[in-house]
Amino acid sequence: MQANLPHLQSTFTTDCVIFGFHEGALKVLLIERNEYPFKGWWALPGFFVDHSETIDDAVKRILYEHTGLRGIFMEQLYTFGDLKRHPQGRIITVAYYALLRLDDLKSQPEPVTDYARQAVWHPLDDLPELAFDHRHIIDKAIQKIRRKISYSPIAFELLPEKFTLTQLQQLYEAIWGRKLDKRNFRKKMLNYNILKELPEFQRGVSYRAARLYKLDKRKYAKVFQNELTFSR
Amino acid sequence: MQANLPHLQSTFTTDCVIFGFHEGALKVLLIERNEYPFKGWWALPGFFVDHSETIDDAVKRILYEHTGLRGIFMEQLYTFGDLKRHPQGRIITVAYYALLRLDDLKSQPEPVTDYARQAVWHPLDDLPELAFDHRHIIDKAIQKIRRKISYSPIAFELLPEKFTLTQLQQLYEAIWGRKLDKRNFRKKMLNYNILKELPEFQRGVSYRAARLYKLDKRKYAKVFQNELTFSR
DNA sequence: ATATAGTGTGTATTTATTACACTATCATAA
DNA sequence: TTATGATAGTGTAATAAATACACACTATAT
Repeated sequence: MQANLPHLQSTFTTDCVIFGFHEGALKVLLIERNEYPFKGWWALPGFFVDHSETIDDAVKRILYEHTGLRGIFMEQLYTFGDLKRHPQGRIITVAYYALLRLDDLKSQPEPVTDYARQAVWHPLDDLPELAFDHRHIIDKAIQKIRRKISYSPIAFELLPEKFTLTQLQQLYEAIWGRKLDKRNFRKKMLNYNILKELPEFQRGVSYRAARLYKLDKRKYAKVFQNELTFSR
Repeated sequence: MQANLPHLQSTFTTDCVIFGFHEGALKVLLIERNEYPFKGWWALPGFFVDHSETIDDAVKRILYEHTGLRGIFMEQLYTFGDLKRHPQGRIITVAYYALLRLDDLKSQPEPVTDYARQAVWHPLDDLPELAFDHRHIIDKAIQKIRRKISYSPIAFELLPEKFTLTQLQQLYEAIWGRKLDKRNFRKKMLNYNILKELPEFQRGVSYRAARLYKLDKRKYAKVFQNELTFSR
């Protein structure tokens, strides 16, 4: 059975849920598979893990192949091992998620690997049908970041280096799927004292210029112990 | 290389950190290995996962072999895949943790498998040197339950069905490694309204009888959304 | 009878969360 | 030039939660 597997280097794979945030919406990078099984289906980028590399390295490789970027924030999510998740037998997958600054990507081309016909950003609330159990994996990834943004500063991984408080709030709103109160959000965020006010402003299309902030990395770590919560 | 592996059914293993709570101390169940590699060393119970079983099933099997119990609370922890974690090559392990009511075990014998010479409860603050990266796995498991007891009622999995508030508090203190204020602890715990006061009391060795409580399972689920925190 | 070990209880203070509405600025269209 | 619309930015009062803190009671053992 294993002899049928393409690129047989291992009996397990890794898949990565790559999140991006653009224009107020959370998005996931999906590939159109160019190999069996599920040829032509949309799927998470992922592949068999080589015997000579760690799982982390395999994920970094996948991220680089699909974004041309290195040093992206990523974290292990869960290992899925259902008997029927893969048509070729019980092949487990170690799933990761990654958070990407979409603006970093603008100038970059989107490299395509030999096993993917194309890679496309899909808004989270409008996903196509997916190969394997990948829909399930994405759901688990969302649950994870929903919790995690309340006790660690991972949200900033999705924003450009300089961002407005409105952008930050929209990101929290997108991930939690509910509106927050602007004044309470700002009060709390600024109270954490991890943001540095910049002397710069950002102007939108037809509205007032907005103050830019950036994360103060010296104070970054402290937040890891706090829980951020917002009721509205 | 694979031909050297005992019980070759797969190229990955699962290991389980089994926690118990007894006499105010957190304990972990360790086995003394009776097979190479690390023969004679202390290690987490774990084994190769069969091609025909899910990872969850493999862990349940391990739990049953070592405790004689079924239906134990368990959850996946993390998948470890360092290149050097296993002397026989890059063999990944999907680690789980389980929470056990030690009093359930009293009448039960402790079954011993063919690959373990003995299984012994070790207090967490006094562990022997361990095989593979098992010390690292245990550390990660502790971090996990430290966080998790503050937003989900998993702590009750470590207590007998009927318990006193003092026992509950001692458990939180053992997991967090710090003392809590008795009055504040009780106030908060009872406010969550998930405990049912029983008409029974428990008497200790030389002290006043203490009120027994049990978890009210109807209200159990609500707590999953709350965060429990205690400063002292 | 006395010492010991553990149970159970209340209040005041501080801090965090929540609810809520208007003005200023800029860009655009009339 | 003026009006309109979209967005930025700001404060306070009410409520809820977290915190700090000490003593009296009971059962048992000596």
